[in-house]
Amino acid sequence: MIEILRQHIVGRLGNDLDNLDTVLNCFKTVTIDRNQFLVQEGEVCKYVYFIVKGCLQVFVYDDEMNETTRDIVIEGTWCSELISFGSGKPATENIRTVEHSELLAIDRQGFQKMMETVPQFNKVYKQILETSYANSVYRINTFVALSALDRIKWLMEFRPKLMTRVSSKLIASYLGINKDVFSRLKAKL
Amino acid sequence: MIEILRQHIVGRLGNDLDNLDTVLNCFKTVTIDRNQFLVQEGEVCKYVYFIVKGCLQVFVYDDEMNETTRDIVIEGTWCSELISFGSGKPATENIRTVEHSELLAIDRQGFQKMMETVPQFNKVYKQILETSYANSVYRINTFVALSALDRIKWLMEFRPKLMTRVSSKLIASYLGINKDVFSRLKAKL
DNA sequence: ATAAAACATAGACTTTTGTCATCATTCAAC
DNA sequence: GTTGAATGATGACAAAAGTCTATGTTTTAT
Repeated sequence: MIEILRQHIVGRLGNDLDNLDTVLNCFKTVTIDRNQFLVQEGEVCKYVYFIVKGCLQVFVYDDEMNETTRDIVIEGTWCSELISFGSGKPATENIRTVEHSELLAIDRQGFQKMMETVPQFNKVYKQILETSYANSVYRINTFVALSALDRIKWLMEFRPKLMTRVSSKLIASYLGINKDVFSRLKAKL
Repeated sequence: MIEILRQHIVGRLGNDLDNLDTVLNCFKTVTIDRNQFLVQEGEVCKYVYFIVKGCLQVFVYDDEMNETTRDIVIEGTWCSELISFGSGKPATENIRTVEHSELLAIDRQGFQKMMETVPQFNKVYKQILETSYANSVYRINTFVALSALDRIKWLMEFRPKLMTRVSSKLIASYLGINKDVFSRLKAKL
């Protein structure tokens, strides 16, 4: 399982990393069922997760307990409530498994150690943060002005796997449209 | 003008900063008319701006040249196309003055120097990035599921000054709703 | 294997949002 | 200050999105 992460890191930072194994030992394996919370609003997010296998939903509740999904994340990527993880303040979002998942988790202490051990890792937090920020900006700029139909077309173009992998309900909450509307419009494509 | 920035910095990083004046000298004063572009999509964003006075619009164009505004920023805050500034890659957003504005601009070189000169400034870029990210996350979570009316109520609660300060057209593009709809709904409140 | 729960689709209907045309008003450039 | 352009409000209508109900299907837990 750690091998997947090794490949991910080597693919990004190159093959000439000293102490990579030391770093990889900072991660602990998490095997977890579907529909389990990894982070809950109001609690501090203690880990950054690397998804080896599975799928996570990052979302908030509105006052009627409807879910709005900010992101759906699958294997091969990082996931965390970064602001909470970095600051130690309570999280403002929830993270839950959508499927049975296999994760690698690193806590703050391990993260620190990682940055001290492998110099190149100094940039990892910054990189994750920058990527997350860029994604958010993109999502705002893309979605705010799009119609429901165009949002669905966007999904099919840029995240086609999600269409078949996760429930319509989840996708609808990600796209910010009603699930019935999603079902109707999808049929017309 | 520099005094405003000095107060902003002292208010955040404390009063015991060595070499603060050296740092402040890295900024250059920019006085600029309304409707002038500071950053254009496709060009590299070379500066981070501190807004001493005035108002900036951060936005993108869709394929019909309609504007979608991601942020409206006023005096006392930082503004830049951070991803481009940090990476040197072309900007994906435009930044334009909404009013005649007075800005303090620092380029990458100055930014580097700033970080070397005043140790605490090492965290400034990270702080700006984290704040920007948090704002984006908040905006996604807040807006995606809100109706046009609720978006207007949100604006009146959290950014009331904008309502009287900038044009309805601009606000509507920020809220992601049609300007006529904005006008109608506003009248009903 | 089975029962219960969750999910997906569809139709009828309501509400919200968008579009367009018009007119009065405000604002900015000269 | 005057004038032309941009802005803002409003009514009539069209289109899009949301709600609710019903029904059949798929999943999940046991």
